[in-house]
Amino acid sequence: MTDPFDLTDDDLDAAPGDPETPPPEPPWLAGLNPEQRRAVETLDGPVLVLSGAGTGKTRVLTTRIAHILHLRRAQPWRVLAVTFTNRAAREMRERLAAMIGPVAESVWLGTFHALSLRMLRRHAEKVGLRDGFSILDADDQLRLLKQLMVDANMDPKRDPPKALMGRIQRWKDRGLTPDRVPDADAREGAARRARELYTRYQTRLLELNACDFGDLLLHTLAILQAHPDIAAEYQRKFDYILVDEYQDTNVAQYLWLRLLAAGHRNLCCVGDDDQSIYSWRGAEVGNILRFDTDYPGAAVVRLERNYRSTPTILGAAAGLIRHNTDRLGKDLIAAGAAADDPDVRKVTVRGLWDGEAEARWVVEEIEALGHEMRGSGNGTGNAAAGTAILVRATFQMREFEDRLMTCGVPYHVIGGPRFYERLEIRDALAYLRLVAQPDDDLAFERIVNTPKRGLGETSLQTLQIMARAAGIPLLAAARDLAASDELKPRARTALGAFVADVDRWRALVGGMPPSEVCATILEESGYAAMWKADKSPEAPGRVENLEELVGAVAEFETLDAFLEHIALVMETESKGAAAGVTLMTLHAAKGLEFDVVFLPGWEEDLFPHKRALDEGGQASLEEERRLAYVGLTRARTRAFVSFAANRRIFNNWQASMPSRFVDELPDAFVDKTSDTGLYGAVTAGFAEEFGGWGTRHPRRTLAAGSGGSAGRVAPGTGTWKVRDRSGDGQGIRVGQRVFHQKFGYGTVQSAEGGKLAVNFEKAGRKTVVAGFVEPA
DNA sequence: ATTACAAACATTTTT
DNA sequence: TGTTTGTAAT
Repeated sequence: MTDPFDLTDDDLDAAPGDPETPPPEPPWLAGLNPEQRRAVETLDGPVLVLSGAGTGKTRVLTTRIAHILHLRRAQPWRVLAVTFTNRAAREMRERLAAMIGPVAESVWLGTFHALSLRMLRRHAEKVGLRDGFSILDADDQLRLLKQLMVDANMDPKRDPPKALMGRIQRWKDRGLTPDRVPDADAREGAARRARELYTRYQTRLLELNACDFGDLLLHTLAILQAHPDIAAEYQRKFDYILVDEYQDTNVAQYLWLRLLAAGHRNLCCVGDDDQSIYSWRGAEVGNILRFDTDYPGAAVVRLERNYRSTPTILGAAAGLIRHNTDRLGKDLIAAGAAADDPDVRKVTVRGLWDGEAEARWVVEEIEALGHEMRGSGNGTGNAAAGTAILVRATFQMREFEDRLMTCGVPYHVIGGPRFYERLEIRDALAYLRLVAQPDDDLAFERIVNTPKRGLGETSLQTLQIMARAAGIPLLAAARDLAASDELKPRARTALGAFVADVDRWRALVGGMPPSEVCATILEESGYAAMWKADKSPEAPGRVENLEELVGAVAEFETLDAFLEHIALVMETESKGAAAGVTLMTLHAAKGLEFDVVFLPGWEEDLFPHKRALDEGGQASLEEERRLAYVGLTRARTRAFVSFAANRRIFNNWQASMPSRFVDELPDAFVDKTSDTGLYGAVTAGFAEEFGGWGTRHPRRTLAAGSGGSAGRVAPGTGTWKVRDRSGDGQGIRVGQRVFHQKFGYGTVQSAEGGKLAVNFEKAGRKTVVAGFVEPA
């Protein structure tokens, strides 16, 4: 297979094809609506396509590329199309190939990271990396950082490595090398220490001839900035640049694009500010918000015709997202069913007693819909699945899994630990890496004593000191050490044998297919045997995974090719469509669509998540709201929102209030009182039995018009029935004995913001909403 | 060097 | 509640 990214044999300065005879209008333009057509046909200069959910974003991107090529405005290899995920890149390439055939292979199409890596491989020496540098994954990064912390005598209690790593990554997201981190960002103690550590970290990476994900962009950026000749070369190479999911770009990516587009400014960015949900990973919504300031004269195209969802779903979503202030402002128009279509159902909103009841209800609804549940992929990559349950946090998944399993409803979970992140796979990969790259110290450390070879702390310490003193890789040091008599005989023999093994395996590379090399290593190292002998319940699965790994290696010609691939693509290609209900986080659902979507857990403190609010305030609230918006707009025909009054989190019960987002859904599009009357009955039951929702969020007041008359269902408005407990459990004092329906009798320990901490006699200490208890 | 137990902690995670 | 992480004991 030819490498579509290989620059080396391209003619960087090839002239664009001559536009002699414009071919007849191709069929693909005909199917576009006027806005899409404008987005496709506005070829020159900067273009921003604001593409709302379900408005045909990918279609516009692929058609635009096809159009450019069709008009001979550029050769395929002079078009650069950037995505965030491998999935998006794959989908785009497939759809492009369907339009224009195999020539689609030549387009420079890939993720920011994959494309950066191609450039970086060519110019690695400019940033101090040598040929064949390796790419660390999250696990390696953290282990490296921890080592550096130990060296620097830092206390992991005071500075959690993960937090420090996070800071470093955020700096990298902003395109900041250690020397460029502003003092203002490193004033406070932890930040100052993080910056120092950042410097050491980068130094150590170069020593290891390695870089992390962030570096792929950062180094490339540094090269383009420091070497105008190289920058100019790429600026001339690409005639047209297209970017997907522009709202998710971070500063480094923004600068990367700006540099590459600096010449002709033929930059087309597609995105939706309302779907920006990754700011916590460094994404800057600001990039899309100020596109036309950055690129004066930019054409802005709004795609607002939604081909996915019903008018009610869109209406509900629009009502919600209207509460955000920092928006470019788009309104989705349903292109499908009319608003008065009797088949169009409102969004169902349902309150339930607890998480378990919620799960039960959701699965009942799924069964009642009797929906023909198809898998999550339909071949074209445009995911069209049956039903999905979208949760805010992964811990919510369990309850649904339990219930689905009990009811025998087929389901699958998306997300969770990925194949290449599993322990046994990472270990196996470390073997392969060490064989392919003798100076990969991190790989060496990982597996010297896995399986156990009797090489402990002390032996390895000796080895580390020796390697560092001599400035050589650990494997080389191990070879020397095994030949000396510094170690105890037992350790020396073990180390010698290990080095000999690695040498022997390396000799195999090239002589036999990489999958056989892999299998041999796993056998001879005793690693496979280690898991086969393991009696723990997960061991058989691990053995299977190892076999699967050997199968995955078989897809590649060389070991290096395989290792390079997995460094960038941390997932195995999904094999066929998984059946049944899809269970995943809201974040994972972006870009997908389903006939029916369930959105459970719409409760204050869970969604919007308390921690997000604590950390990021108003901006985070808006991001949470966008997440809710993304969730709703995944649905084609039906959406179900639910919340529970009580939720067990980490073994203790938390009383919870409906999310403010529930109130923000416009009544006109929402069924808070279902037509069977069930919903109303349950609410009434709640009110009756448990004192109603009692207190709303302390910082919120009831919807206008019902504030003074809580306790009454305003006719036709669907307002929640609320019983006024004369304000936030007034009259309940600390030390008072109270009664709670679920927990029984207890004593109030503290009261704050309408919530009480109560020490229950049977149930222990819980936090409950004041409205749920009564004086005993 | 390895095992065992307790203590801490638990949003989201495209590459 | 389940997992992961660190320490203590063998």
